[in-house]
Amino acid sequence: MPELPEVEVLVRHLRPLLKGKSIRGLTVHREKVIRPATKKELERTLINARFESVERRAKFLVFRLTRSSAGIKHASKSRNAALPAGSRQHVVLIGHLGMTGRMYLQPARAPLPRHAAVSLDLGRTRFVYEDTRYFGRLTTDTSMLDGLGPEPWSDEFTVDAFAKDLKRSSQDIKIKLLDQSLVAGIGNIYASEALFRAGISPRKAACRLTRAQVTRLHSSIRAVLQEAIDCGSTIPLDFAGNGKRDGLFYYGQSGDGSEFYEERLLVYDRAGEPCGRCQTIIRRVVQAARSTYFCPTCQRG
DNA sequence: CACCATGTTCCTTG
DNA sequence: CCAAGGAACATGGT
Repeated sequence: MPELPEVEVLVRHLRPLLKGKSIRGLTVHREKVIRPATKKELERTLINARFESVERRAKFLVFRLTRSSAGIKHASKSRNAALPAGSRQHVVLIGHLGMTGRMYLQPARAPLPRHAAVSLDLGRTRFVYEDTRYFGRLTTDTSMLDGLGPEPWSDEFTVDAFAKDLKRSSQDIKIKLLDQSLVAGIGNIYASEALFRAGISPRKAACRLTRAQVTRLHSSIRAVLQEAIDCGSTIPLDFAGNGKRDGLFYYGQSGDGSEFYEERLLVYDRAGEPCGRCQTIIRRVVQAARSTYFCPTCQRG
């Protein structure tokens, strides 16, 4: 379940569950998801580390942990009292869900999912990162955060900066929205949704948007992402189960998400259906090898 | 069998 | 050095 809103909702879900818990052991079921780190490295830095916070950066999950920096001197039974207060070293763990990743807690003795990639032993519970396609990551390497553009709501994401970046590219605007160095967090679903909301054709060259269009797009991005977060915060979600999904959120079996599906995404995956605003049939086109959905009437220019 | 899928990175080519 | 296009990654659903 990727894209910024899903990650944000997941982070809010995991935060209270993980805070204060310590990692007793870990199993790497798929080495590729921890690269360029190694098993040994993860074991060395994560075992006995305790979760302090869980944050989001773009589509990444940022787990901050600390571990007692017990020196060689405090060998055996020396408890915390023997260590200088606050002498804990900080550890950062970065997660990314790729296309099909999920993260959740399950009872320690429950069976692992078929595509478990990494699991952390937290004592009574187990933290599981599973990923059918293994495109995601869970590693101590933080280099993936390099080069990310501003968060959509940060002060650095201004209409001016955005307009300036768009001016430098002749690529279609839809494609530029997926460029994480312009503004971080938009994915294929919300790129279409934001453009529909702004009334801009996904095939318009980025450098040819008018100032008014850039302004509208700027606020549409924020609105679309915020509404998705709000929606995910409202619906009862099924992080670990096999509920229905609407392209990102998993609905529980009993909890009916069907009604949300009706309203949630206005154009994405709706080719052939009438536009909710003008009844024109929604179209699907391919850009940079990815599907784009839009209303040819509501989105011109 | 064919095509599609929420993402990122790497490798060309200009 | 940069922009842009395309393949690659890996598995499953329809």
